[in-house]
Amino acid sequence: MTSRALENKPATNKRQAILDTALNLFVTQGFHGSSTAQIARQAGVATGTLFHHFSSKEMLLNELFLSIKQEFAEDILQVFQGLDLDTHPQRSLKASAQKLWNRAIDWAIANPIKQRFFLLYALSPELAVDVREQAMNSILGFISKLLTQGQAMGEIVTFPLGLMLDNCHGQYLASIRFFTDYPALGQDPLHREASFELFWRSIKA
Amino acid sequence: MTSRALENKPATNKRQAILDTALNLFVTQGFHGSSTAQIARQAGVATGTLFHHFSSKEMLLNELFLSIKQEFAEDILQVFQGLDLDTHPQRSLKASAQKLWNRAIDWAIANPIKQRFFLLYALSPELAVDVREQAMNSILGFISKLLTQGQAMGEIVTFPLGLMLDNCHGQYLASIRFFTDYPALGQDPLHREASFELFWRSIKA
DNA sequence: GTCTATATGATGATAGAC
DNA sequence: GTCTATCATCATATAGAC
Repeated sequence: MTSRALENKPATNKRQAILDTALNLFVTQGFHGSSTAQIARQAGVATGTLFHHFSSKEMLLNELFLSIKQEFAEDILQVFQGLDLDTHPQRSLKASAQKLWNRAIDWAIANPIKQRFFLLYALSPELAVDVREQAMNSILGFISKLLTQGQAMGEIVTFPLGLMLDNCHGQYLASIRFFTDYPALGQDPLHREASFELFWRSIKA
Repeated sequence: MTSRALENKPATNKRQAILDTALNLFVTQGFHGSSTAQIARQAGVATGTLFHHFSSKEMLLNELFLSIKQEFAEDILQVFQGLDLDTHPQRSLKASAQKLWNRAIDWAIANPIKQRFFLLYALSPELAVDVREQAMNSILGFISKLLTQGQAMGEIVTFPLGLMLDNCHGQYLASIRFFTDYPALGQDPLHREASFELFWRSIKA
C-alpha cells in the first residue's frame, strides 16, 4: 500500500519481501524468537538469499530499523516543506505544532505494525546503539530546534531542554499507543484535539 | 540492597538467584537471547534446578514480571497509607499528585534495571497478555480513580479518561527514562520539579 | 541473485540419582 | 531441592551449483 518512490537501494523484490516479513515476525515473535529460516520461508525465498542480502541477522534488524525511521521522518517532515526554520520562524507556533502532531499521529495509525516495531526495538538491546542514536538524532534535532525557537519567542515554557524533549517524545508515544489500541477514536475530533491539547498545555508558556 | 521483608513465596536462595540473574540477562540480552543454560550457570545452579522452580522459560519471565510490578506497586502506594480515597478526597490534589510522582521517580532511579526491564517487556510479545493486563490494572486503576475525582472537583481538565491515563503513563515513562539516562539530574530540584510541572500543567483544569 | 544441502554448535526440557 | 547427563530439535551461517 505504501508508495515507494525514490528507492535509492537496488532493492529487488526478494530483498523487500525479506524486510517486510522480518518486520512482521520481529513484532509478533521477537528478534531471537524469529529464526532466519522462518523469515526466509515465509518471505518465499531461500535462507541463502537472505544471507546474500544481509550479512547477518543483526544487520537485517539494523537495516530494517533505519529504513522505517527514515520512512517516518520523510513523511512527517513534509509538513514543513519549503519552509526554512532558521530564517523564517513561525508566526503561529501552536498551529505548526498541531500540524506536525497530527501528521505524526496519522502516520502511526496508518502504519501500526511499523509503529509497534519502533516502540519495541527503540530500547531493545538487540539493536546496535549507534543505529538507535543515528535514527533518534535525525528527528529529535528538528524538534529541538522548534522548542528552542519557541522559548526565545516566549511561547514555550523554559524548562530544561533535554527533559522537555523526552517529555514530548513520551507524550507522542502515549498518544499513538492509545490510537493504535482504539483506531476508531483516531478519527474522532474530540480525542484527536484532546491528545494535542494535553501535549500543548504542558509545554506552552 | 533491596530489603525483602514479607516474602510470601517459599523462595529459597536458589530460586531468588535465578530470578535476579534472569532479570539482568533479559535486560541486557533479551529473552530469547538468554539461554536457560546461561541463566542457570550465572546464577550458580544447575539447569534442572531452574526447571524445578519454573515450569518453563516463559513462566520464568511471567513470574519475574509480576514480582517486579508488585514490588513497584507496594512501594509507591505507601504514599497513601491509611488514606481512603473513596471517603476522604484530597484537599490538595496537586500536592498528593506530586508526592506520588516523586515517589515513582525515586523508585525508578533506585531500581534502574527493574525499570528498564519493565520498559522493555511491558509491550513485548514474549510476555503473556493476561500477565501484562493484570499488572497494569493494579496500578492504573488507582490513578484512574484519582483523575476522576479531580475532574469531579474541577481541578483536573475533562478530556477522555483513557487518553489521559495513557498520557500520564507516557509522561512518567519519559521522565524516568530521562532520569535513568542522567541519574545526577535526578537529585537536581530544578529538573525534578520541572518534570512534575510538565505533567501537572497538562492535566490541571 | 537465487537456490539446495549441510556444517556446527546451542537450545529448551527431561530422567533419574542423591 | 539439587544435581549430572543427555535427548531431540533448532539455530545461524556457509558452500557451491545454476
